[in-house]
Parts: sequence; C-alpha cells; structure tokens
Amino acid sequence: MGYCPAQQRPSRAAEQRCLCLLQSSCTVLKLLQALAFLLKSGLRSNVLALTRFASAAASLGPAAASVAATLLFSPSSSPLHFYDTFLINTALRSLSPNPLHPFPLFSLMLRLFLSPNQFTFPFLFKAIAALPSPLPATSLAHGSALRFGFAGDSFVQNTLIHAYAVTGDAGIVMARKVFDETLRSSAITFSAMIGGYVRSGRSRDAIVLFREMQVGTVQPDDVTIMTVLSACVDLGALNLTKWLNFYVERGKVHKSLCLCNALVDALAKCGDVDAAMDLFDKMPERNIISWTSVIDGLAMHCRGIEAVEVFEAMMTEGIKPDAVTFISLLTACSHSGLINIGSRYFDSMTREFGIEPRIEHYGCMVDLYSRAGLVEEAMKFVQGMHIKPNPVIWRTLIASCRVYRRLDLGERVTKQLIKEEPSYGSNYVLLSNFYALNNRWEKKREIRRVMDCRGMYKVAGCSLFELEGEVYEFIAGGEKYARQLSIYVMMEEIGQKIKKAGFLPSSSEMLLDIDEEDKEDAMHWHSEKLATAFALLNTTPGTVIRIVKNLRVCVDCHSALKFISKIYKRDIIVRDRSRFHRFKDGACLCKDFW
DNA sequence: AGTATTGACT
Repeated sequence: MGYCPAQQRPSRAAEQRCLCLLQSSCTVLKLLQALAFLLKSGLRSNVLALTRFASAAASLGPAAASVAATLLFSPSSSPLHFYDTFLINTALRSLSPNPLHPFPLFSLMLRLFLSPNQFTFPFLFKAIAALPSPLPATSLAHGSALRFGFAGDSFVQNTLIHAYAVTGDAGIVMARKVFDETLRSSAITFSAMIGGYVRSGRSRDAIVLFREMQVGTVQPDDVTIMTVLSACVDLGALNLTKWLNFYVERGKVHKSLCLCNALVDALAKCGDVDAAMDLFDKMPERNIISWTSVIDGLAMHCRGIEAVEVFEAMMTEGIKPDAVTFISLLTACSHSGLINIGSRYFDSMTREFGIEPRIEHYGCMVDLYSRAGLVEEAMKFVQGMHIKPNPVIWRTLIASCRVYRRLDLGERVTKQLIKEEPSYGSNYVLLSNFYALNNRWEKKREIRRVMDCRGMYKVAGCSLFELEGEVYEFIAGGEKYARQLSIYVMMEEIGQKIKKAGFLPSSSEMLLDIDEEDKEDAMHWHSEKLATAFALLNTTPGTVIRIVKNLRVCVDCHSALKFISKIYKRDIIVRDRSRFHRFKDGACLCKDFW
C-alpha cells in the first residue's frame, strides 16, 4: 500500500457504519451522521461511499441533493482525483426530479477527462426534463450525445424524446423527429412520445399515435395504457377508456396496481363512476391512491355521502388517509353541501391524523362555506387561516359573492386580488362581472380596454364531444362547426323550442363573458350549446349525450340544458372544470348547487 | 447505475 496519512485511512468499521447508514437512509438525520463519518474517517476518498451518499441525498429532496452536490463537487473541497464516471452518473441521477441543473456536473465530468458512458445521457436528459424551461439544455445535450456516439442508443433516445416533449410546442416537433428516427422503437418509445403529447396539451395527437401503434407491430404495455388513459381523462373520452378497461380485462397487459388506479380514475373522470367502483371492488390489491381516486370520483359526481362512506370503509380496513385523501374528501363535502361533516373532518385532520392542513385544504373549506352561501363564515375562515391565502382562495370567495349577490364585498376583494396578481387576465373579467351586475357599463368597458391594452385575454370556452371514436371540439362564439348550416338551423330550433317551453334567457351572466356587441347571439354560441346541437343532430334518439367543458357551465346554459333534456328526451352529462352535471327530465343532479 | 407511469383547492 502506498502512502496514506493515518487519519485519512478509512477504518473498516467506519466504512461499514457509513454504508449502512446510507443504505437505509431515508431520513435527513442519517444522512448527516453519514456525512460526519465521511469527513472524519477519510471516507471521502472512497468512491463507493461517495456514490451512496449522492444517491441517498437524492431521495431526500432538492435541499439534500444540493448539499450533496456542494459537498462532493465543489472543486475547493473535494478530492477530484477520486472521481469516476460512475460517481458522476450517480450524482446526475440524483438530481431529477428536482429542478437542479445538471450541466455543472456534466462539464466537470468532461473537465476531468472522464468519458460519458451509456448511462450518462439518460440520467442527463432526465435531469434536464425536470428543469423549468428545458429546451435549450436539451438541444445542447442532444448535440453532446451525438458527438459521443450515444444518440443511437435506445435508452438515450427514449429519455431524449421525453426531455424534448416536455418543452412545449417547439420541443414536441423535435421529440417527434427523434421518435421517427428511432429504428427499433419499443413500447417505451411510444409511451415517451404519447406521454409527451399529453403533457403538452395535445391529447388528441396522443390518441392518434396510439391508433398508429395499434396497427403496427409494437404491443402496448401497461405504462402505454396509462399514458393513453391520461389523454382520455383530458378529453373525457369515455368510449376509449371503456375499451382500454376491456383490453386490460382480457389480460393483454400486466394488470399493475398503478394501471388499475389509472383506470379507476379515468372511468370516474370520463363519467362512469359506477364502472370505476366496480373495478375498485374487484382489485386484488389497493393502496391509498386507489381509495383517494374513488373518493374523488364520487365527489365529482355529487355523491358526497357515498364518498364519506368509502372514506370510513377505508379507515375500517386500517388504511391511513394522507393529505390528498383529505382534499378529495373535503371536496366531496363541499360539492354536496355537507357543511357539518366537512368541518368535522377538517378538525379531525390535525387532531386524529396529525396532518397539518395545507393551502388546498383551506381552499376546500372556503369553498364549503362559499358554495353554501355562508359568505360571512367563509370570510371569517379566511381571516383566521394560519397561511397566507392564495389567489385560488380569493377567487372562490369572489365566485360566492357573485352568486349570492354580495356585490360590494366581491368588488372590494377582486380589486385587492388584482393588486396581488395583476397579470392574470381572469381577475379582470371577475371585476368586470361586478360592474355589469351593478349596471356600470362604462366601468366594464374600461376594464376591457385595460385588458386589450396589456395584451391580456380570457380563456375561451371550449367543449368536447366524442363521436365514433373521434373527439370534436367546439369553441365559444363560432369556429368551424358552427358555420355548418345544419348546426346553425339546429341552434335556432333549440332556441325557439326552449323559449316556448318557458326558458327565460338571463343574460346577466352571459354578457359578462362576451362583449356587448355579441349579446343577442351570445345565447346560442356558448360552446356547450354548440356541442349539444351537434350531438342531437348526430346521435340516435335516446342516446345519452356526454360533453366535456374546460370552464364552468354558466347559469344560462345550465338552465337551457335542463329544458333541452326535457324537450328532446335526452340525458345530457356535462363535465365541468371541476365536476359533473347530469340533466334529465328538466332537472340536474346537482340540484342547481354548483 | 439506466429509459416511459396512477390520486390534488376555483
């Protein structure tokens, strides 16, 4: 053995102790103890210990990972000559899913003349994909992978597709290019690309690619099905979801717990919560996500009592609820008007379960009071919160002020919100709503001008309708389908029939959305009405009509849809941004409470 | 030592 100062020679026991700590290191405390060992006993020259340390730090979140990075990779404090590719790879791996930039590590590797190997680039791309705007880094690293001759490796390509695909419009083109160049594509390659489409809000492209996959030679696996299911949730594509459920049922893919959870969630979110519960009942194994998905599914369908029952059944089985479970449970209570039950569960969170309420839980409680018209209680609750209220909380309260006509309070809170969050266009729309309700049209026009001036816009209403495997999209105020004569004629017919049946257009909410010039026509042009007209034209009598909307249904459309359901003898199910409406015989299952 | 992945306040 060569020269080695005594205090730096690692003792066998110290090494064992350190490795042992790091092996099961899921606490910050153990990590710190291991760190002490590393520094005291000369283990910093032990690559294995360093690697374990980086890996353990990774599982402890961004803070720990950056401590590890600082300790191990700052040139002044580290024994650089002990580094190898394996160690830096591990450190790279430890970065994601934290948004820590991997380039300092990667360039250190190159500076030390260590060669990247086939593991380096997958880790590198994965870390890049977790960054806030990863496109420039992805193309730089892509160039590097090409230079080092790893661009043809399938692991590299799969992570590269993923990294490009999460960067939005420009990246998705590059992702597709890499995808098309991938010669021996596997189910994983398809999953990466399909998942990329879904993350970029292109769920329709995701489904198109899945269809291409089905006529090809590559068999989808459970993960592929899961990514397609998230596209289904996005589009509310119930038929495809049911088909995928059947596909899994026939044993075509591995029926993993994850996949079953995704199916339960998708079935509920696409409108068939009973199918979701059937599947849930049949699952051989369930975890907290399975239970939460069912509770959340019931919440969306306004079945609050059942959601509470499922929650109680879960506790009877000895499963401990987590923070997300409580969000779903409290949502269920607020959407079903279960004020006392909701308040009790909220109190029990800290007392019985030791879960500190987060802003989302407070949000549920504000919603619970707000929906029920208890504006004062809601306001008091907000003032007594231990966390600073966020814009979501304020908007919940504002919606309540609008519905229950607390115009002065609403206006005041909205102005405060705009001060806090001046660049969010919808806040100005909220304010203009209060001006309109007060008939202060000049003020309302002023808001409009301010918005135009600052280049702000409101989100356009958009409805989706699935017909024969195709998802049709309808946008408020016109667009391609509206120009079809048949739809136009149908809209006229619907308008006249429901008026004759007693429908009173209450434009008070309508004109908030659309400029005055469009007022007269506005009735006819909300996207859910266009979709309904299209559906009535293209489906056989008696068929249930299912529509998915990106915003909340307005009072006027809600009322119109009730009349349509009665006159045309159709059940119409509309998925809101947050819940389901089911119109049947002139009534809605939400009992006008939403 | 790797690639794609399930539940969440308006």
